[in-house]
Amino acid sequence: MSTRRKTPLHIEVTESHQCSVDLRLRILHGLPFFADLPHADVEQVNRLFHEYGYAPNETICFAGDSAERLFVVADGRVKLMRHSLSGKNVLLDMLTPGEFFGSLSALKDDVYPDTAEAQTQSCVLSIGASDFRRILEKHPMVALKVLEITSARLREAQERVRQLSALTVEGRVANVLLVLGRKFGKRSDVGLLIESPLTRDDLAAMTGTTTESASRVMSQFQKDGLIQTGRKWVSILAQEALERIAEAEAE
Amino acid sequence: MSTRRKTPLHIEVTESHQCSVDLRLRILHGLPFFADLPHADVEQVNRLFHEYGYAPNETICFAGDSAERLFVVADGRVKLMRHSLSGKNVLLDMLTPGEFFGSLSALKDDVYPDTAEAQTQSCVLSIGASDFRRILEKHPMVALKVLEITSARLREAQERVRQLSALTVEGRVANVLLVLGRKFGKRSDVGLLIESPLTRDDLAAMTGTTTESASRVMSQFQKDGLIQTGRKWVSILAQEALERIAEAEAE
DNA sequence: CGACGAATTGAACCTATTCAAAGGGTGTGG
DNA sequence: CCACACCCTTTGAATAGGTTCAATTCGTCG
Repeated sequence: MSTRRKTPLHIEVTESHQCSVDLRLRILHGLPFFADLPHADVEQVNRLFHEYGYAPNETICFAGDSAERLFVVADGRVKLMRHSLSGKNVLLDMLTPGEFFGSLSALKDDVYPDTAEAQTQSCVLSIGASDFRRILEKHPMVALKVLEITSARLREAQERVRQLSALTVEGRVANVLLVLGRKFGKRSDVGLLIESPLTRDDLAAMTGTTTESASRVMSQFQKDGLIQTGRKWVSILAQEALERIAEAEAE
Repeated sequence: MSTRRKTPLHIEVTESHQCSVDLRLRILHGLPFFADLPHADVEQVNRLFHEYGYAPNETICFAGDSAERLFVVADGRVKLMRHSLSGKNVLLDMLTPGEFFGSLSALKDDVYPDTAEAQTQSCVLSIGASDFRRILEKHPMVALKVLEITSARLREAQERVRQLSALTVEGRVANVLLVLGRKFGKRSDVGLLIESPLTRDDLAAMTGTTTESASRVMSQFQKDGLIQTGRKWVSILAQEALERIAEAEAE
C-alpha cells in the first residue's frame, strides 16, 4: 500500500494569480444572484469589478479594516476567519467560486467582521459596496437572491451554534466532514474525496476544538474505517456511519 | 433589605391576548423595513397581515412545520429555539416588538428551522410568505432593509459561534448579559434591569451550558457584586467589570 | 536527501457536566 | 389572607470529556 501516491489531491496551480478575462465573465454570468440578469446588464456590471490574484495563505481582507468592498470568489478556495484575542481563531466558512464575502451594507463606518484568506491560489473579484448597492437598488430580483443566500447562511450559522452547544467534538467533526463532503466531495478511488487542502488545524477551527483533539477523532475515524486521511487531505468511506455519529446527540 | 420587593420586573398583562388595532398600525409603521414606505402602501400592506395573541410559553410555530408565513412581533417577547434530539435545546434569539422571524423564502417545501415560543404574553402579526415576497419585489428599499437586518443577524450568529469556540462558560454568560442589557436594559434602582423574564435554563440555552453551570456563574457574579439577580430576573451593576470578563479570552 | 511543517500520541490536569438533594420565592386555592 | 405546592435556584461531590504540554513520527517539498 505504500507504493500508492499519498496525496490524492490535485490542486490546480496556474502560473499567474490572475484569472483569465474569459473566466471572469463566465463567473459573473454564473453567479447565483446575477443569473436572471439580462446579458447587457452583466456586461455593464462587469466594468465595476476589479480582479486580484492571491497566493495560498495570503490575506484578502483583514477583520477590522474599513469595509468598503464586496468580494466574489472567482477561482480557488477562500477561508473566512474570525479572530479571538487569545489567538484561538474560528474558521467560519470555506468559500468556493461564486460565493461572496465582505461588505453588503452601505454604512460608511462599517468594518469587516472577518479576515478572508486564500487557502489555495485564488482569484477574487471585488466591487465597491456603494456600487453594489446601486445594483441591488436597480435590480430587485438580484437583491432578493442575495437576501435568500444570506438567509440560508444565517440558518447554517445557527445550526453551528446548535452543534457547538449540543454535540461532542466527535459529533461536530463528523458533521463538518459531511458538510465538506457535500460541498467539495468528488468520487475517487479513495472514496468521497474532499477536494480542498484541509489541515487538522482547519478542522479544529471549524469545530471549536484543538488541533490535538481533532487529530485524535480523525485517527479514530480512520481506525474504524469511516474515512481515509493523510497530510492535508480527507476522504469519506462510510457516509452513513458518519451520519449516525453526527446525529447522535449525546443522549 | 427583606422589606424590598423581590421581583423588580413589571410585565404587562393585558386581558386579551390580542393587541389593539391602534397598536397594530403603529407597529407596522414603525417596522424598520417599512419605515421609508409611503403611508398609503403601509395601509395596503396592513390588510395582508393577520394577528394572533399568545400566552406565556405558548408555541407560535414549530420547527419542521411547513414554512408558509413570516411573523412580526408586535408586543411581548418571543423566544427562537432550535431543538436537538437529545432534548438539549438552544435559545437562538429573544425577539422584541418590531423583529421578525419565520419564512423569508418563497420556496414551497421550506420548513421552519426553529420553534418560536411566546416568553411573555405576546401579540404577533403574520403574513403569507408569498405575499411578503411580492412586497419585497414591489419595494426594493424594503428588500434592502430586510437584507441589511438579516446580514446583521448573520454577523451576530457568527459571533456566537466564535464565543462558543473560544470562551469559557463564564465569558459567554458575561457576554450574554451585556447583550441582553443593551437590548432590554432599563435603568432602575437595582441597576441596569433586564426587562425580560429570564431563567437559568434560558441563560444556559443561550450560552451552550447546563442550568447548574449557569447558576454557579451567576452566583459568583452576584457574590462579586457585578450583578443582582433573583428568580427570573437579572440586573447589571458593574458593566465594565463584566466587559473585562467577557473579553478575557482564555489566554 | 534534508528540513520543515503537519500529524500523532501519551499523560497530567482542569473545566464543566452529571446526578443528587435541599432551599427559596411566587402565586394559587382554600 | 395564609398556607401549600410547584417551579426555580442553589450547592455538593463524583465523573467524564477535553485541553494542555511535551515529545516523537511522518510526509512533502525544495
